[in-house]
Amino acid sequence: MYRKSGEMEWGNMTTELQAKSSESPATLATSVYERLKTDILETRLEPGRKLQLRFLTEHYDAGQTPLREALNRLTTEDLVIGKEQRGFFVKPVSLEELRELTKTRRWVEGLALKESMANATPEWEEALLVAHHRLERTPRSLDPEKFENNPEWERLHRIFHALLIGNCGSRPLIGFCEQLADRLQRYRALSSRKAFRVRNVAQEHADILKAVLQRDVGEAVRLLEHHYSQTADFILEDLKNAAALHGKAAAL
Amino acid sequence: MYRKSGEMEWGNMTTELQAKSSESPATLATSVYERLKTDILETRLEPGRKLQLRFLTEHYDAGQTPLREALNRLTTEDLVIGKEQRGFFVKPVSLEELRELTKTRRWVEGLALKESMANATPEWEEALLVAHHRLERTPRSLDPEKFENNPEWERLHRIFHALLIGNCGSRPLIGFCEQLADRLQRYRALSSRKAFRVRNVAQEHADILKAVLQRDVGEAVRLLEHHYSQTADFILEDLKNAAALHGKAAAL
DNA sequence: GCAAGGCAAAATTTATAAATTTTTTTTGGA
DNA sequence: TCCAAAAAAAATTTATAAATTTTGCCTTGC
Repeated sequence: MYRKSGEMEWGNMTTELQAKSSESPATLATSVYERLKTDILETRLEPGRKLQLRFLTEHYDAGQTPLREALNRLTTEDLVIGKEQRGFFVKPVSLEELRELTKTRRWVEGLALKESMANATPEWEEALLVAHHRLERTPRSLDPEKFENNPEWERLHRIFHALLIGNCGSRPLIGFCEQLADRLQRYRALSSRKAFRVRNVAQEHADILKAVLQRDVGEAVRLLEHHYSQTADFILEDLKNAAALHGKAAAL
Repeated sequence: MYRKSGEMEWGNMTTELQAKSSESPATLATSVYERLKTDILETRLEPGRKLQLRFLTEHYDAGQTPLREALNRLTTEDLVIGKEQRGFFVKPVSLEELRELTKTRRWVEGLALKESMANATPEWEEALLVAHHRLERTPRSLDPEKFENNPEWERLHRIFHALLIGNCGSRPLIGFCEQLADRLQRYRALSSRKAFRVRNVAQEHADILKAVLQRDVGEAVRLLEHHYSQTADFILEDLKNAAALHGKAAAL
């Protein structure tokens, strides 16, 4: 992995994630990599779109070399598809991939949560409690009337989930879970019914926390897996509708 | 992921792996990537070594851009460490990482094997049988007297293990397992007692196959996990000895 | 006299610009 | 309408330039 100059060691999750966003990267390639990645994850660069260097150099204000490096990194993460001699494309989405990613996430995060709980320490449990508290008191939508995505909620949501599995004792596994989270984030962004109003996500989080603090491994894992299934089901429903409305059935 | 022009779809594993090696890649960057990767995995480029562009351009006969792209891909796979503004290094090894990778591989491949068996089909079981047969009749060492690594055995060994988990129905999970296998291969290459003469690896493979064909999930998973533990224990022992002999204790 | 700090030169990494190769599109003819 | 050749566009690679880090030497202070 790339290491920026002053990056800190494995420690306080909150601090680490906060630092990442504020810290200005040392090289253009890394800066472009991060901007490209968020643009892809938030589907400002829509799935399947061709990423022409000409367009990218203008839009990201960088030369070909740093862009090429960024694209090559994203290629290994399967967010960008590089076809030899014919350029780069944003990885297309598909119902099939959504199902596969969700299934995998359930398996792997279930495993990771089980191990996290096996290694439970007071510090970890307290960090989880705090993360949940912060998430709980942050509004899901910026506008109480109609849904408007709140980036702060998204950030805290991710931290909470990362913390759940972050005590499992395997950095490779944590990295894999992060990658799955990235790849799934695109589908959430795509879903128009982003608020999930009919569903009480907050309650699900609270239930998971409760089971973890009660050291009930079976229940915690069951709830977490159910949480991901629910999310995927709502998105699946949404995407199918969207596809039907816009006649994009073939694309999915 | 990168896709070469005529790459085939998910299908016959043996054919796929064979094709990969024979097919000439379309771009220099990909060619360099593959050569660099094997040189790192077989520790011809030793852990911790600085990868200077000057050296690399001469040794791999390519310009800076394709090399830089290759290094950036390897960086995402955690086989190369890129320090901003100060170059690239082969990822160092450590007993700690070996333990972490092994632990993770046991968890994840155990999971994947369970799912593979849940999806068992006659075709899959027959492919497994054939892969094991081929592995069994290939000598571990090219020289019957003293150990000399047989690349064909290595290839067939990898195919057998890949096939075990290859029916799990999750391409992301399979990819993650491949990455773990890559990162562990370096440790096996480093171990001087490569032959594992005191241990009957062939018998372990046969036992795993038997349990799989008998549809005994618990036993198969147990044997596979044990197999990886054994391997790691031998390598750990070896590396500790090597470290003690050469006074490299600090490096590990 | 020796160590610490700082300045300047050298080496190295990073980025831009230009050249080359490959693919795609267009055009003209059968 | 289909095929082939030429032109255009785009991707890949090399070459050149800029920025950063490292190294060595010199000065300064103890």
